[in-house]
Amino acid sequence: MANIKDVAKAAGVSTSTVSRTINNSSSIPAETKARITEIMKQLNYTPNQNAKSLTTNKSYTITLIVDVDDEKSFQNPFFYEIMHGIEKYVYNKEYSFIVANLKTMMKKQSVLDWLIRSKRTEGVILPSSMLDSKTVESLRKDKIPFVSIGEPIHLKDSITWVDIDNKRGAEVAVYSLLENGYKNIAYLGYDNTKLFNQRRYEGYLNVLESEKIKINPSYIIECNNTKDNGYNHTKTLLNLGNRPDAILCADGELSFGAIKAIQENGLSIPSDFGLISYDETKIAELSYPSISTVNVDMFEMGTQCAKLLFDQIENHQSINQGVLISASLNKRETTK
Amino acid sequence: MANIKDVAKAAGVSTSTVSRTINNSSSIPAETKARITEIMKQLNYTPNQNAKSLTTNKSYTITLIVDVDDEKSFQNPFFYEIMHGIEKYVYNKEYSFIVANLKTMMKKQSVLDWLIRSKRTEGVILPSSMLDSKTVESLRKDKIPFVSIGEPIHLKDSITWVDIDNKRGAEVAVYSLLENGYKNIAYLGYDNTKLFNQRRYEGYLNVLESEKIKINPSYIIECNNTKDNGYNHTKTLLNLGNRPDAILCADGELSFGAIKAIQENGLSIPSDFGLISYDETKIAELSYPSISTVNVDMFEMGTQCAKLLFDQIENHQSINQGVLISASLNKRETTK
DNA sequence: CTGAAAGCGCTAACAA
DNA sequence: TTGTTAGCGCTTTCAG
Repeated sequence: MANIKDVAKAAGVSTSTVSRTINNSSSIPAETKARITEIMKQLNYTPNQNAKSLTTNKSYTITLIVDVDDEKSFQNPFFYEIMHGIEKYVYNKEYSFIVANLKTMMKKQSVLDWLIRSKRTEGVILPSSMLDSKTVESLRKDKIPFVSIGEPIHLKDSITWVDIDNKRGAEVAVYSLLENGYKNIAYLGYDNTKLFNQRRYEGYLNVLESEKIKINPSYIIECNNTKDNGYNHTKTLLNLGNRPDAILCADGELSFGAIKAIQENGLSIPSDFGLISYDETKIAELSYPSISTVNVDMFEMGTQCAKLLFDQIENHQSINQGVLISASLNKRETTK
Repeated sequence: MANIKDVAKAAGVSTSTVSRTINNSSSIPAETKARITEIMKQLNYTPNQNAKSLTTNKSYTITLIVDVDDEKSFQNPFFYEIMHGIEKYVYNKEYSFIVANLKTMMKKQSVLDWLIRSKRTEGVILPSSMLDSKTVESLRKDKIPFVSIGEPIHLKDSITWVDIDNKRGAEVAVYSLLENGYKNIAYLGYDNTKLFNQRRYEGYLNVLESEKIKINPSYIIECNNTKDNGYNHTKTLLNLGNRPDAILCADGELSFGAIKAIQENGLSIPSDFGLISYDETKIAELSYPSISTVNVDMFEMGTQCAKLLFDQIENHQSINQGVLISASLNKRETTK
């Protein structure tokens, strides 16, 4: 395979000139550049990245850390689309894109540490769930740019993160239900251990308050995200003296159980009862009836993560910030 | 950051000795090795991968190519678990793991080409769907080891691939239905454009033949994988003079429609009617009733891909082979 | 605008 | 068993 010397020789110039051409230095006249570029093409030359990385001390590579609790499944079903958003942005920058699981150990250190110290990565994107203060400190010490997927919680340091605008998403959903004539909206699946869930809950409360609607505590169901919980708690809701006529499901799987319960009670969806959930499109469409959802654009989330990371990598200095991706309502068959 | 010279100096040896220690050369006495290792630890030394890659002309990195048709979703819902299987194996080898989308172009060449020519990758795992003979040829020319995810089709070259044993999976499913007293089993969702689907179909036919069961052509429904198709064609099946009493769904989404149709006909599942599908666990469990499925271990598939790739990387020479991952039945509520 | 030359951190003959 | 030394292919001062 041709190297920079071969190109230099063929072009009758020095390797410096070729190097400057590769890096598009302004000191080389366009004409010379064109000629050298042509020769590179003829020789089928591609710069050796390892050599470049060694001299510049940069890996031109960024890393996505994933969180795998058990061996069989990743935690976040949306992760794939986030990945794709990142991937696209990264390759546009002519960087490459590593994926690693934080739990993996390399020579008794975490992969992350290994990747950084061996100069394999210049920046890291990782879920807020793994950003404890120890990790933040270590990242800071190594001066490695990073971006959190999801607004971090319990973290005193100021960091850069990207999240879905869960609060606004809930607001849009509740407003839409009200506008379509639903009056008594329950919130199914409150879970104060999850920040995204709290934000959705805030949005729900927010709208009721601005619309001067009395908040009915028995409409607010605390449980985690399983279809059985959805089913059982919806049954309870429907047995209430003043039963609700709509539900905002805080998370996806609840909605399958809820729909089942509503149908068993002889209520018809969406005429008697409305439901909005958060979920993946594919799953929402599989249900009968298909589920109206708050749409979360995970591809965009990935793109933003990558963008904020490169802001840090390129500017070397950049202010920490939080970015919220707006969430829109995707109306399907569970709402009027 | 400490480099190999610093370690050598601190240990009072040459860099070669340190290098040999790093690479665990047998010529260094255990004692010396231990001493040097200790010093590396003290200095918090990690070898610079770029330097190593430059000298050895190896990137210690492998690549997974993904197929993204539209920007919003990856094609294969299982891909994530495959990825994880690969990731785990790769880091065990102290390699790192790049992900890239074949559609991405780098300086007017494909990412794959770019990754290879710039020495960023030593091996590639990619879906059979992108393995046209041009790609194979180019991979072969660059002498880059590769493994196909999925048995390739329309390919004259012999290559290494890993796939789910779809045929055997279907056989297990059909046998299980027969053993549980279902007599007339329909095959819903035949699609001859997809090899995995053909294999499932072969398995279905196989069992019927060995059990001397007459094949009823009207039980074999050709359609692609949507819930509406599942619903409509199941309706048709149920209106047949001698209607089936069980369905093998060739693909996941069909089953949601099929179940709906069966229930609407007043048949109860699983006592009157049985159903087995192929699908992701999570989705199968979301359904009412939860769906019995042929279980496909995508994590294992990823592991095998990585293993076969490293066989080639390490042995430099290795025979092409196809590996089938066995598929087992996961009984849920749609079968007795 | 261009070239010579040093060097990034490591490995691997070759020599001892 | 260990050290010396010459690169790997590129970038980047510094000089011209």
